[in-house]
Amino acid sequence: MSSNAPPPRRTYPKGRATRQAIVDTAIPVFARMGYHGTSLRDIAARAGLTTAGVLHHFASKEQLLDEVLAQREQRMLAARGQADAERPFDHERRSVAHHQEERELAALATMLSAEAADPEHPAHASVAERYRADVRSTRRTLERAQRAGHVRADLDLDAAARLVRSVSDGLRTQWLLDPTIDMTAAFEEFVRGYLRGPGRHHI
Amino acid sequence: MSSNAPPPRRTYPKGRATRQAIVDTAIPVFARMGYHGTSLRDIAARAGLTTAGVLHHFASKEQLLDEVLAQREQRMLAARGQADAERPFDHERRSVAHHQEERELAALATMLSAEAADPEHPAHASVAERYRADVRSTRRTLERAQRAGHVRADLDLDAAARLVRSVSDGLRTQWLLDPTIDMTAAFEEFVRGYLRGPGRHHI
DNA sequence: TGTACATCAGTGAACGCGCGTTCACTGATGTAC
DNA sequence: TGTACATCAGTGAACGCGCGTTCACTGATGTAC
Repeated sequence: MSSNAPPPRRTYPKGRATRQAIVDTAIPVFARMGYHGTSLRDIAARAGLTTAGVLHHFASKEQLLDEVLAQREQRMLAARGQADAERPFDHERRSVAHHQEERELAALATMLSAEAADPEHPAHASVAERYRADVRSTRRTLERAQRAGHVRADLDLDAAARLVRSVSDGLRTQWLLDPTIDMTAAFEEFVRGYLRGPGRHHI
Repeated sequence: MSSNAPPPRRTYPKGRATRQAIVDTAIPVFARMGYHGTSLRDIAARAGLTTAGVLHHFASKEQLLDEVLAQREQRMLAARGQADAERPFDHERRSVAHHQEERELAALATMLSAEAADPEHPAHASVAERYRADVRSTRRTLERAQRAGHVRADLDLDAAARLVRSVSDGLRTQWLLDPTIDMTAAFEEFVRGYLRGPGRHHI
């Protein structure tokens, strides 16, 4: 009972580099083909390996997906930084900007959100939980912003937190289908017209 | 040059019923597994046919997808009916309600919107065009509603039309991942807080 | 009212090919002495 | 500074299985006479 964790096997720099290359290669493939439509042979070939070479670094296709999604979230969190009740919209603004800069990560997020609606999907639980956590956190930010008078007083906070996320997801879907549309402008219109409300137009 | 169209082959009632059963069977499969992840053998088995039996009614997997998407759109258009500038939100309200009643069609729409972002996807062109048409039509409705004073005067119509669609798509994604959330309430909050603006609270 | 016949509806087997995963293996790499 | 050795990194072949599509076929169905 003292040490249940499997011993973290030794790795060499070459191995770590290959492992990361596999993840980077897999992102656009999962994004385009979905989990079910993606093949390890395709990823292996793009990364210059055999399928067995990929499976030396990841025990299964599912474990590779886990790592891909973990890294996607990590990069997203790093890019958008901390929420700030004094400037409550900058957080989401950075999120929208990040999606625009990293098209492949944006496509991955959209694809996996769609696929993970299936309860049998390997990422169902983690994606659903990520949404819950995200909406909770946005709600808290909006609540603090509301107390500080930066968003209107009659905002329904539960619905508003869901709407922020809906607008962000929905604009991303439209932009992926037609990259000429202006996500930033549409998001600003939402902030101006819905969140801030009439008056006080400087946050 | 007089008659290029292929002669529409004769069909029997039994054949037409089977053809429709294949479409009905295919909807949830495409919705869960995506186009790439779906197999004709799976659909055939669920419909009580062989793969060759399915291909007697549809020349290819891609042609089956075309019919599935055509029927999805047809049902959606029938359910939400005509837009009316006097009651400009009823149109979208019925759309949200329809998604809630027809979970499989909602999942299909979400999955295909995600997959079709790939320019190589067989439905890329048609899905992108459907979005353009939808946003154009929403914009026209909002414009008429604005002239009639039913939505606020300072609405950015281009952005607003995109936002309506974003909210609808985004709420659907969240609801598919967690069916306990209240899409209708969130949508009403959006109508109340964004589209209508302060004052006049009876449309 | 019956019959010949064109066509539909669907089967069963096969086509070449790709799937995720396992396994025994070979050379490279780093560490301990 | 050199060497033995454990382990990593990755290959090549094979496993059973599923893929979309083609093809020759059989009975059922409706139509024309």
